[in-house]
Amino acid sequence: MDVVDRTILNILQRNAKCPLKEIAEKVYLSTPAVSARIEKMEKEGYILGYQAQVNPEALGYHIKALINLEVSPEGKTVFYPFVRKCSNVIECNCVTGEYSMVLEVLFPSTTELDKFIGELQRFGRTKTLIVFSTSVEHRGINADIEETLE
Amino acid sequence: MDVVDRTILNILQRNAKCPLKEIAEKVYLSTPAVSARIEKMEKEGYILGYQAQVNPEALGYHIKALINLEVSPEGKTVFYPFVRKCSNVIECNCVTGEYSMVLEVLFPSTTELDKFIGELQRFGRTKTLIVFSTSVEHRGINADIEETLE
DNA sequence: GATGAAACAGCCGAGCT
DNA sequence: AGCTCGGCTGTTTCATC
Repeated sequence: MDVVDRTILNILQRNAKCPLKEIAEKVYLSTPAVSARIEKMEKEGYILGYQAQVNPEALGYHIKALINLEVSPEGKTVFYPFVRKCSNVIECNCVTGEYSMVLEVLFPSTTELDKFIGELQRFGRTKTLIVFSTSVEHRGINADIEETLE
Repeated sequence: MDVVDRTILNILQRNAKCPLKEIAEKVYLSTPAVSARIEKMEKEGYILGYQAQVNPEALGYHIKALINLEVSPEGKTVFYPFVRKCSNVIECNCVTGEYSMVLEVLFPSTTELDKFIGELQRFGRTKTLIVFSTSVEHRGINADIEETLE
C-alpha cells in the first residue's frame, strides 16, 4: 500500500473501466505492474468490487428519504433479515442517539414510502426525513489523505 | 427500457466488469445487442458511471458518522461549495425536519471527526450520530420492481 | 437483432535491471 | 525480487445479412 496504489484506487473509483494502459501512464508504470497491484488490492480486500451507478430518477425513484427507526435489541434479530430483503433500502446504519437505526430508502412516490413506514412501525417508533436534494454523493473514498499504512 | 434492459442494469450493478458474453447468455441475446443496449443506457442517463467500491476500513477510515446540520438558507451558498471540497463527506442530503442537512462522513478516528464538526459549527448547530455497524450498503437500485416506463 | 471478422485490451510467459 | 517487453487469449466492436 503505497502512494501508487492509492492513486490507482482513486482512478478506479472515478472510472472502474479505465484501461490499464491509461492508469499505467498516470502512475509511470507498465500495464502488468498495474494489473498485479490491482489484483493484489482485490485479494487483500481494499477493492470490494465494481459496480455500475444507476440513476434512480431515470428508473422512476423520485423520492429519497432517511428513516430513523427505534428498534429494541431483541427486535434486531428479526429486523436485520427483514431489512436485508428490502430492495428499496439502499443503506441501513446502526447508530448512536435517540433512534437506533437510520435507513436510506428510495421510492417512486410518497405513497409507497408511507406504506413502507407503516410496515416498519412494528419494529418501533420512526421519524422520517424527506430528501430535497443531494449535493454530494460520490461515495468515493479519498485514498490520498491517509498516511502510508502497511 | 424493457425487462431486458432492467436485467442488464441489475447485473452491472452487482458486477460492472461482467463480460458481455456472460450477460448475453443470461438475457438470451448476442453480445453486440447487449453492447448496444448498454451504450444506449449510458447515453440516456440510466447509467451514470462505473466505480470501484473501496473498503473504508482497509484504508484506515474506522469511523463513520451521520452529521445533522442546521444551515440557514443564506448559509447554503457558502456551505455547498465548502462541503463539495470535503473528501471525507461521502454524501450530503438537504432534508426536511429540524436540521436542514444530513452529512455522511468517514474519518480515521473520532479525533478528526471532532475537528471536522468544529469546522461545521460556523454554519449552524449540529447533532452527530456515530455509526456502529452497517447492515445494508449495496447502493444498488432494483430495476425490476418498477412498472415498464419508456 | 444475429453472425462473422478485425481491433483492442488484458494476461502470462521470458529476459533484464 | 520486481519491472519491462514479448506473444497469446479473450473480449469488444464493426460490417454485413
